[in-house]
Amino acid sequence: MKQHLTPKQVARAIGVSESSLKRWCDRGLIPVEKTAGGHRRLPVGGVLGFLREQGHTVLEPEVLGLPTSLGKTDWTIDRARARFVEGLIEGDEEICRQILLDLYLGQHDLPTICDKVLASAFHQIGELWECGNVAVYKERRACGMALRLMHEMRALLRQPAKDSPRAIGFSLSGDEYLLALSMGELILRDGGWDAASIGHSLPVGTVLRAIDEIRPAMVWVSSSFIPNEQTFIDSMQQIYKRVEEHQAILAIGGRVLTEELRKQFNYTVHCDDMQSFVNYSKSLLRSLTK
Amino acid sequence: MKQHLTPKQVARAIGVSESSLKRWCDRGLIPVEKTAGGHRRLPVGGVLGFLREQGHTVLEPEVLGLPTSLGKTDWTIDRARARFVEGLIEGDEEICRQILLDLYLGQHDLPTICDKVLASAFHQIGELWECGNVAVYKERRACGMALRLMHEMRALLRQPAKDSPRAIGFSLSGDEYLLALSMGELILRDGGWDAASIGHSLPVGTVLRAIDEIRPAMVWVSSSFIPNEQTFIDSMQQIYKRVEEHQAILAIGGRVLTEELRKQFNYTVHCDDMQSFVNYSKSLLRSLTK
DNA sequence: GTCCAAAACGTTCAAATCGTCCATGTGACC
DNA sequence: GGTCACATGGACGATTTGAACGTTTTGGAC
Repeated sequence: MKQHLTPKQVARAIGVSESSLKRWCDRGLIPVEKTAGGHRRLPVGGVLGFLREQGHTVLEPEVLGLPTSLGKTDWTIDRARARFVEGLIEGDEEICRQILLDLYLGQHDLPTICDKVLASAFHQIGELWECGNVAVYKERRACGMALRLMHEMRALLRQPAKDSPRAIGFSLSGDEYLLALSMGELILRDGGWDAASIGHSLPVGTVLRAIDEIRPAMVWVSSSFIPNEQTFIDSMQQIYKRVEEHQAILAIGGRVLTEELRKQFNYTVHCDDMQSFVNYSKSLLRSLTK
Repeated sequence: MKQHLTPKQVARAIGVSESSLKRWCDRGLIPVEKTAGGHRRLPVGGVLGFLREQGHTVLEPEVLGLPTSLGKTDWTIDRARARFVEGLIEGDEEICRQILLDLYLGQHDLPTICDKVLASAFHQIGELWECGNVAVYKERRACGMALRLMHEMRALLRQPAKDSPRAIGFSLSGDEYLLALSMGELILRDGGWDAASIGHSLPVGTVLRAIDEIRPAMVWVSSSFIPNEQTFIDSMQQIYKRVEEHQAILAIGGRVLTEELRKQFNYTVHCDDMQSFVNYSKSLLRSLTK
């Protein structure tokens, strides 16, 4: 995989002159690294970020190592979700990848994509599945595909800066749902955190140990399934205590966390969806870096 | 720490050509020592200093992705695995990615990498984990990292041709181990199959349905954990029957499939490791495309 | 010690990139 | 319409890069 691109490649890919591209680099619009000889080298993630911020269209995506039929379609969120659901059910990974990238490079930001497309799509598939309209294997295959796509997106994003505050995320024992966990990671990394998921279905003991050893500024818990409420509440109380000892933040999210349930343990903040999660984490990031 | 590196190692580690690196050495940007025969030897500290001056983000020697001892110019698989295990346990994704890429771009093929590095690494980590030498979260984090890396490698491979024979893979109910399943998929796709994992921990009913609907030329089953032997045997018999009806192939693999257990159900072929899996699948592919 | 393959040497060369300058195009304002 | 500010893209010579080549060194096997 090409980690760095030359100005010529990028210029050709987005259809502008090298001169303009160099100016943009020098003005700080695109992150650049320089060789010892003074040549510019552009990290892929930074270029994509620039394209997204500026709303630039990609003429030759293959130069950047992206699917060739990129940016040809102008998706609305609703149409994108509908097509995405189809693609997921039919196992058409290519179209799903293209939709996500198109949306990301278009005007839509990641939390919107996660909430309105990904999460919503799986909500829909879940309903179809319950009615027996979708085979189990299709639902599972869709989960696998989505996870792969999240990982690919993650690889495309900018690497977290060295001084980014750390965040760790996990789900507790019995909760095998990987997708929400991955989404949180993706969102946080996109928002400037050095975020890492440390695993799903973790026993509480090892979570406490991880907090001690990694010393994150934020701990996020993704909850999609709770096998035993009391055990869950006990675990969360232990985690909150440990998080507080380290003067960190405990963020929680997931559909199963009803208001009633949340009353029974402590936490710093609860987020209904990725949008509110990113809103909170951004404000936190600002106060941390001040 | 007084180790020396060769120009080739450093060039590959930081992603520049050997020519450029030599020029920089000769210009005094990187401190060099010379052997009696005139070959350059670069002290690690000097290289790190150079990188820091150049504004490279790397600060730790490990990021160089280099062997820790001078002598062997090529990585033996064993050394790579040892370094890979360290990286996995410490959560250093960058170095793990680099090791895999180096091996893949080098002379080693995918099955070897899967067997001798990935699988072996997790075997080793499993042992350390049982002895209590590795925290649970580190083991889980390693699994997550490895899965991401497999997905990234998968994205690097060329897409299967339109006329490639199809193969589907899965694990049966209760078997949550994703890594082996992903490895199989990667290997098959690399070998020219249109392979897709349809999910882990699948109930047998949906597997039968998938076989009917997708009509693959091969079905492979990855087994890492069997909650109930009799249920497993029954499921496999059903699957074999269905596979045979479609005149397809049933390949099975996984540590838990002892000879004794295998006697109790039918299958086309059993593979001990990825190497034998790819050997078989290649011969099958040849006979299919003839 | 002898042999050998892989790696490193030094050199050369085409292509890419650098920084800079300048002509052109565009929109805002008078 | 005229003018100004600004962005764009092309052109220039100087410099850097990466790949090629044949030769020499290295490290390990015999």
